[in-house]
Amino acid sequence: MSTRDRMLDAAAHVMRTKGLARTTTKEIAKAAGFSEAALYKHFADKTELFLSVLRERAPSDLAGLLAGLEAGRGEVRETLTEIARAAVAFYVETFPIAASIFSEPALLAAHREALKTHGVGPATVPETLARYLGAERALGRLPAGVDPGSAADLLLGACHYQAFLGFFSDRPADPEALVRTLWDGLGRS
Amino acid sequence: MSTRDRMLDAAAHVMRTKGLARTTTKEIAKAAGFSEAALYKHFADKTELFLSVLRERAPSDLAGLLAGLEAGRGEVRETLTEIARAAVAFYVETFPIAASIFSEPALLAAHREALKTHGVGPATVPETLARYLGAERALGRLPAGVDPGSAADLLLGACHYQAFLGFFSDRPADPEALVRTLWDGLGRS
DNA sequence: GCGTGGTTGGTGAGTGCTCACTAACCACTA
DNA sequence: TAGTGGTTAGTGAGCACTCACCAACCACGC
Repeated sequence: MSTRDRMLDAAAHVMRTKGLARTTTKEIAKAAGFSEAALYKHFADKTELFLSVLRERAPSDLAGLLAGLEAGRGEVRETLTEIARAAVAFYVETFPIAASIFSEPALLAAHREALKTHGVGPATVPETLARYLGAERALGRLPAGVDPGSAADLLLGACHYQAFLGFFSDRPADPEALVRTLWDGLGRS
Repeated sequence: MSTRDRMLDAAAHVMRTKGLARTTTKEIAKAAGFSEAALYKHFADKTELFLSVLRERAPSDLAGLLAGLEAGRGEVRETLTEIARAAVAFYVETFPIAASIFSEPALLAAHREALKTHGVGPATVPETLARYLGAERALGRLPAGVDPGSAADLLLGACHYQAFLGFFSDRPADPEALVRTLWDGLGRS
């Protein structure tokens, strides 16, 4: 593994375990097994290092799962349950880092800019799910009136929310119940 | 307004505009119109100041709106739309501060502890909504099979999610579509 | 085959700056 | 006159980042 890769891994590890505020160049260097000065042979400054971590060390399990969906295969409701389970796990894992970017508006702006030029970002996840739901609707396996975008946001948003709340309270996530409720709807009285 | 109040207002303002990482005692003091040392006449340390802001300056519009809900009044669906609109606005406003707490695990732990002893926290919001939905169900205005907890998480989670995504992309929130989709459900094909 | 000089990637020891926090002091009021 | 609430002018610690230096490798003329 290259020095650069070891530095990225170390930085990602420190960010996850110590929080962004405690992620100093000293800590990263120690975790990577190099001197602080060595960091600057591979990255212009700390911001470039952070942005590289965000770009190159983002877990892509959820995006991969969603990209592999194929309309018409299996039961839609089963698929949604599987997605919800994966989404909760994904958001629990990524939330601390994603959230802590908000403590540094300059970093947030730089990250937004970087995402825009690469054409990816957090919003691609619900878009991929919406595309799948649209395809299932076209096959007649979802009602014609359903809005795929809202449905994707409802499901992923609830998973995101339950992951978020899990950090403040001991409330357990319940992906199965979410899918059941979304499936049945509130308006059947 | 007391000095203490002015300090809390100033701290909340700096936190919102500059981000938690740039919220220094110097900035807060400047914004409040006092010397840095004056802060320490009213707060033991910076953490106590932050926790006081989180406790005493949390916008309570959403919690207030939810607490004022009365089952049986108006149309349930209309009420939910109103809630969704308020929730999006609320989360857009509060998300940056709530999120940036994750960059300081020590602060997060202290906040969790403080919330626990006061018996409130982010989780009380969906709980209040769930209680309202449960009451409507008891009145027969929602189907008997619906799970109020999941429904509350779906709606508020989607609002939270759309607010979150709004910080990364220019995707507009659409509370009305969320309520429509949640109301109709996905399983009516 | 072997000195020579350039490049790459590393080090330890700093630099100046900003941070949270404090000591000493002072004005006002009960 | 004692207490409250403010000030100025610091303090040591920790921060991102830089400096001078060095070891290993590599192409190349002789």
